[in-house]
Amino acid sequence: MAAPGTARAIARAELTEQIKNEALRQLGDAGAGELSLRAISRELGMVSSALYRYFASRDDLLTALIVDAYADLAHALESADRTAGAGGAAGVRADTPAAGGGARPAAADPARRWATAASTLRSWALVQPHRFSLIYGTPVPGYRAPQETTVPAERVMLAFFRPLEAAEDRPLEAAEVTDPGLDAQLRAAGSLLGPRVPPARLAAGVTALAQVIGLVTLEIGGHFHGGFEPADALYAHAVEALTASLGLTDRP
Amino acid sequence: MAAPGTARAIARAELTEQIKNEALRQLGDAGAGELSLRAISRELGMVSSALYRYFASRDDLLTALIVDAYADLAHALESADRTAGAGGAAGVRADTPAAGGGARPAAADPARRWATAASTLRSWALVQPHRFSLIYGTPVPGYRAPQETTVPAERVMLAFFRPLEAAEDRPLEAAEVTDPGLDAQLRAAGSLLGPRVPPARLAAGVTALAQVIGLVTLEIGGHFHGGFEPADALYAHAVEALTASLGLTDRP
DNA sequence: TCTGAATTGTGAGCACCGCTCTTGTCATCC
DNA sequence: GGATGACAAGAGCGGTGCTCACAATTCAGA
Repeated sequence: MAAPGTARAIARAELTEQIKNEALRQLGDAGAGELSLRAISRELGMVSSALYRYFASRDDLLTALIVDAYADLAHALESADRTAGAGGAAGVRADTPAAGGGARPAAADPARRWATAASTLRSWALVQPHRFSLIYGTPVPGYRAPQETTVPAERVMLAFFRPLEAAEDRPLEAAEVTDPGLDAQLRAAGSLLGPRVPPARLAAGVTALAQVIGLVTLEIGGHFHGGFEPADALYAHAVEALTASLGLTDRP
Repeated sequence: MAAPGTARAIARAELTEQIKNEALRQLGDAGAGELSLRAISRELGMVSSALYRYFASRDDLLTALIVDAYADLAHALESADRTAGAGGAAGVRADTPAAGGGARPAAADPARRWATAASTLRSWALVQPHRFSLIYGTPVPGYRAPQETTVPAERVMLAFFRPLEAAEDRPLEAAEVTDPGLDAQLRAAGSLLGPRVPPARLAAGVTALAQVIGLVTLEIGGHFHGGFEPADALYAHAVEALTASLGLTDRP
């Protein structure tokens, strides 16, 4: 790798981006199974073997697209949360997402923040379903997600758990966690997702996120076809129920 | 097509089944993208072109596998429900799933039936994740599910909504459906899924099913890796919460 | 500034893929 | 017992991912 700034490095970064863009374009047309390196190179006016200077294999390219998709989704969720936070209850700006303690009543409504995350996820997925499928779709049997994907994947998770931290004091009607194994798993996961969130709310957060992903999966997969299409109302109804079950709403 | 019963027809049915079995085997090894007609024919000791006498194309074979997967899952759910129904509260047999009216207190516990469906779905999916992915995984962009798939798909849905019918009289704490559009969608869907189930419980049923599918999707996709694996306890916790939110438990 | 090394592009080639078409063989039905 | 249709076989087309030897280019250190 040449030092960044040289003409060669710039050209490399540029071409790498072009390759990924063209790959993304083809992915939207035909699905991950049809992604063709030869077609990409053809479109970019280069010989197919040259592409291997940038990505060692087709799987490598796909992995890069997965990492990008995670990062892009995480970015969308984070910036949406920042906007929702700014428009919150008392108009307090929340430019630093990981702000320190206190000032609870001044922070944006946690229910609103969570609902924003949920609707941002759906919007993002509906605009580019192939990228959503890349992340949450059919896994390749032998495929183990490389380390590079876990970090942006956590960013996505966090966007749904940060609002839970802001609701410490609200009562939660969710069932207590009785299974000691699950309790241990939740406490371990909680150290990453939200140390101050009790296990019961953490569990509710995981299942709520699963429901959101399930709904989007079903919608994108066409399983609502002829029944709940468009699914806007169903989704809104579900999100409302979820924020309530998470104990984020102000209603007691 | 020869008349059924002739040696030729029998041989044809036999070979068709062998092809699908071998395809399923390869699918488990490598994923839908790697399914190779040539490899199947090679394994079956025939020339590749001969395979086209049985399936017009690769997509045709995949569609057949999807239909089979739906049917198999539906069958698993239905027979599990029959077993759960037999072992229910008062030991009343429920050989005819679509039994007529009354005898409500004698029927099996609706919560138990729904939980059975949920755990059957997960077990089925974990044993053969490639078939689950075939149904609920990444959709092919241009692909429109053919008519043949809709009927078995409905059977799967029904397995999760029949228990709701058995809970008519139980109170439901789920939020009322306020959106008129959603209400219309629910009433239309209800004519198929359960005419006597009120819209609010129907909506809860759809989102509950989405959560179950989302959880299994995440588990199969390895998204719980390092956090909630094994996910048995998390799943059990979620199912318990869902049966409660569906108003199926006896507790008020 | 010049030169050796690293990087990138080229084109041929291998093994595989889905799918089509022609040819010859066989079971089935009138 | 033929005519007919289903069937297997094989060659072949255009496509794929990927490798390799080679030429061109760019960079970095003496």
